[in-house]
Amino acid sequence: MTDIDELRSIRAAELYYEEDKTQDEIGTILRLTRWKVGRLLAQAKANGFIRIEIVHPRARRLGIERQLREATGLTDAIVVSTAGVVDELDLHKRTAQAAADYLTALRPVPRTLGISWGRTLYDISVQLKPGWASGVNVVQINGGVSLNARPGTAAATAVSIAQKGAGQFTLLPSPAILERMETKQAIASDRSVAAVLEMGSAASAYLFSAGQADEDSAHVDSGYLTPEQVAELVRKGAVGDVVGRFIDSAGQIVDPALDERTFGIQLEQLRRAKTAIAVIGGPRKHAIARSVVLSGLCTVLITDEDTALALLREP
Amino acid sequence: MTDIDELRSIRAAELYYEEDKTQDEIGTILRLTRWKVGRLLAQAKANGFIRIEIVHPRARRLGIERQLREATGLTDAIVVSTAGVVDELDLHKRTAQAAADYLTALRPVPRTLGISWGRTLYDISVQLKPGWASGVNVVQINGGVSLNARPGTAAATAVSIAQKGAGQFTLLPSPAILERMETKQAIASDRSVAAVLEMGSAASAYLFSAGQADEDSAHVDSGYLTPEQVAELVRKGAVGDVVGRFIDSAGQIVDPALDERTFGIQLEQLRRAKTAIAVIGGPRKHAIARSVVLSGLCTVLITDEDTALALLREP
DNA sequence: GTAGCCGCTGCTCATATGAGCAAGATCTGC
DNA sequence: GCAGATCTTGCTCATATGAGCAGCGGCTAC
Repeated sequence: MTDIDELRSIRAAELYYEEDKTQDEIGTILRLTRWKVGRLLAQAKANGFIRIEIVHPRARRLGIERQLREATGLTDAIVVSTAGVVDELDLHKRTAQAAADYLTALRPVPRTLGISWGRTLYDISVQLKPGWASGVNVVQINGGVSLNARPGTAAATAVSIAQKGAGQFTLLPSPAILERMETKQAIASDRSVAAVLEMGSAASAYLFSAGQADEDSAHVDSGYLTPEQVAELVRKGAVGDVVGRFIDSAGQIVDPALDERTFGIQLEQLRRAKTAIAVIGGPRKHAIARSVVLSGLCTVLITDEDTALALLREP
Repeated sequence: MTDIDELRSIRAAELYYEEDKTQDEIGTILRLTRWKVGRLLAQAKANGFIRIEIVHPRARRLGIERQLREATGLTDAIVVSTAGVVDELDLHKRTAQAAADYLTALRPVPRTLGISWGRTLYDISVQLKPGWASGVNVVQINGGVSLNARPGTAAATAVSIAQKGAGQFTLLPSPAILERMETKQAIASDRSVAAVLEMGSAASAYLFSAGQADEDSAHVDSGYLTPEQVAELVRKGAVGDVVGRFIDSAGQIVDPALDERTFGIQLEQLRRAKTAIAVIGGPRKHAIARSVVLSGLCTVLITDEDTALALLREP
């Protein structure tokens, strides 16, 4: 496009988008035919001079969603817009809202829903509307008896999701990580506990988040790991954890011994699942989000625009 | 609008603006009639959920220009968009470009153009294209023999504008501020100098900028005033200077004694002018821009979006 | 209960817009 | 300088969209 036409296309765009003039009127003003004006506007769009943003907490980025699906083979991708986000709390709320919306619209409605726990899952449970389902069995898929912070949020999350969905809940009565492998085996061999794990393994859908591997990890807050232990995991390549299990950028368990002491379903269960919804958002979770998606841990990713774009930058 | 319609309007907007679907197609997807979709889109617009920005260095904000004209009675207002501005240099370049464009398109073409000097005027002289006018007499309207920094830019500005406009230039051979009033009167009484001032007073159009009153003032850089003297002017109410003369927020001379020693045309000449184009942009110049506009020093203001909005906030 | 009112819906019709095409303008290589 | 190629222009025609209006449904005030 010539320089003069570029300038004209900007003048035309101003009149069209800002002043709500018709292309014909613009033609009169700029002394051009209305067809020329139409072409200038098309060029302005094609050159990316026209930026249209939907500014709303529930706005999504459908184009990025499509790109994500195509680049990764995900069944579905939900990408919430970051336009107008004020802080990270706002971003988390938007992502949780999107997850709640997705879950509500999910067909077929899952009979049994396996869930992890954490801030993200808790947020989702808050955003869900009563009546989002009619009779859904919610089952925890990883240990979640919190040691330090906010005792009971793991349980509260499951309870809330189940109650709002007019269904039952089944808790996994175990810590996330046991100190000794013998203890873990003892718990696992308990019939009632084994039954819960079995139910979790047979869930018709999974909803889980993931944590980044750093000193702010939920495992540190909950007292399962020390910051030093996390640092050691990072040294071994950990980018974050999924249902309590720390993985590297290829989705491999980084510390098999630790993993043996971690209580919950196996990652392979998620990889085999027909519906595994990962909700992972926020600037610190770009690496773990990539690992989860690329190693096939989820069939559906719900995330924010920035994380999605980071993922697309190198697929 | 109900909550459910608000959400629908966002979904519709995504499909319309991001996915380029027709309202009819969106109707099929969302199970609505195409008329309902049209109404939802109209509501999304009305609620301000749709933000359209023209991202281009030469983009203007016509809506703000109109508001400025209506609020202030200016003959003309040019407001450059700040969308996509990377730094203040970029902003200055955009403003200067807009001024050059305005000058080039100005009708009737001024026979004699009175100009001030400074970074802004220099930038404009650079942006002007050779042949912007055919035979324009450029005359300096305030003293500008720089003492310290970049000697000769004042002269270079006038020369460049005149040469690119295929015309003549007339310099005002005097410092901006004289140390003693006697010196000023002596210079003023010189026939050739008086002739220049007279030509300046009779110019058919004026193009000038304004400086903010702070330690970064061009008067400090040029060595005419010390930072302490400027601080004293600020204490007296100065918000900036126009053609070298410091004024308060009401457009009044703040220090008559200093003003007596300042060389150039009187502010009243600008206020009486039929075409007085002020080019004032940048975050530090909000106060002086307001004073210039409200005290009638210009008939045309060329500025940036942020400055214009600050001006509109309290008219 | 019901008459009157208000707002939403689905329509008709006029207008605005984009696709496609033929003719003219401009460029390129020899 | 000119033949062919390519790009641009102004058009026709099909489609998308917005304005305006009649009818329906739900709500309020007696």
